[in-house]
Amino acid sequence: MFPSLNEQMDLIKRGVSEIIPEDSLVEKLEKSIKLNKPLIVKLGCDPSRPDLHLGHSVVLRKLRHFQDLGHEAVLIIGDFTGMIGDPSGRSKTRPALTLEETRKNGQTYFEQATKILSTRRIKMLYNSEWLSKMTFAEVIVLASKYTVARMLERDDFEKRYREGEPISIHEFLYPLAQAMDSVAIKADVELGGTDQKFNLLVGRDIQREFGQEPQVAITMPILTGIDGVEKMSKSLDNYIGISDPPNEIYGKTLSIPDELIYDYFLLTTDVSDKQLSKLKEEINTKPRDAKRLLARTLVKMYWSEDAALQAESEFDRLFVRKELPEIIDEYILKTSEKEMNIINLLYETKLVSSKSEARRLIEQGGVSIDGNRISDINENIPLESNFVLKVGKRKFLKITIQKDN
RNA sequence: GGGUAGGUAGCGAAGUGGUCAAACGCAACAGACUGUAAAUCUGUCGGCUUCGGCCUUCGGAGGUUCGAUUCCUCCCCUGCCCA
Repeated sequence: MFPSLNEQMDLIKRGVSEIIPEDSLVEKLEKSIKLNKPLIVKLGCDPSRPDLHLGHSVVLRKLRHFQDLGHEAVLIIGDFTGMIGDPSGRSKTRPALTLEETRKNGQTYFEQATKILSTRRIKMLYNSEWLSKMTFAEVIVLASKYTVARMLERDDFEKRYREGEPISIHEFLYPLAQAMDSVAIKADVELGGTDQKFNLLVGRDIQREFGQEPQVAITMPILTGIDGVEKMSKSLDNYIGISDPPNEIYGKTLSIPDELIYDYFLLTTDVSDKQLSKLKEEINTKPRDAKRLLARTLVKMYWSEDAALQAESEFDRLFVRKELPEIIDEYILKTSEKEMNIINLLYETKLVSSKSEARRLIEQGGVSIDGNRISDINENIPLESNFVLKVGKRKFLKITIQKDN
């Protein structure tokens, strides 16, 4: 049994950017209730970057909502396009992958996605299954259904074209390939970020060409990264990974600008609408507390309540009280020497990638031993007893001496 | 196929024979400050160094020159215009 239409629409509409077209979604839901048949809700996944972050979670969570309402989630792993890669050579974000790699990444993707998605009512498919079987003639027929002018309607194509940036022909084929995925699974709904709007709409057109009822396109807002400027992405290194350790999730969350707190609550957590309006108030009056709550909430979602509390006390210890972390990695230094030059020590323990970097860090006051800053690059460190080496704000290493004579 | 403009450090972008490891901006890193790993400010930002310097880099391969990121030849890649 499915929840009522209104109940479904309330949950579906939470946080969304656009539903195109909304009345068509209503019709599909009504039909689904009447026939007691779940909708097929599609989400395309890029297997070239299998590390999921909160940005991905926005759409995945929406897919989860559909699952919770009784509908069927279909994850399409874009292994086919992943194997082709991007021959233009400029885009390092789409390296050509082997079949094995895409399978492995697909598996990793699935493991991470199911931290958010339910493992019931879910299907994962590789699009090479149908795309690799298409003949060149079929591809040409498919390509004939769309025009260059319409392709150039897409924002990023238009922009690149206008600015003299190269666009390879195969990039025009991607939206069509993605549309074929919708045809293959007879999608009722396709989810994506607002940047996917164009592709989702192409899906509608192509489904229609194949005599299917067009899918409803639902777009979610793009989550801004922790820098508060760009969209969250791995390559910009402004992301919070859903597999990040608790301390990372906590610390990164606290570093977001205050203006983002509300959006993060809305798009990446389950707090109720009632709580949301209360939070809006708190964000203005006590942003610090609201943000700490957000950070705990996120750690709790991906780890546990305990982990959240621990991450918070660890954070306070390290950055508020500037004490040592509870757990420090250990490095066993086997040596017969009595002392060691600080630069060599940093280099040997791999806390720095070059000796020049070590020199720089020391000169800038970023290196300390047991809380005492090292300011001389020629300083020799006595190797009599164990000590804690600190580099920068966040790198700690416990050095344990082991005499090997 | 013809014409034309380009390819410089992680990215963007200056430099057009020596004073170039290469301006500037972004990112990154360190320090100060802070509720914060934010913002802001200061500094650093190829490698090695006995701190004097030394070594490897400016699409690729050759060449001219005492000396080339800068000049020449060929090749590869990209944009635009014409066909």
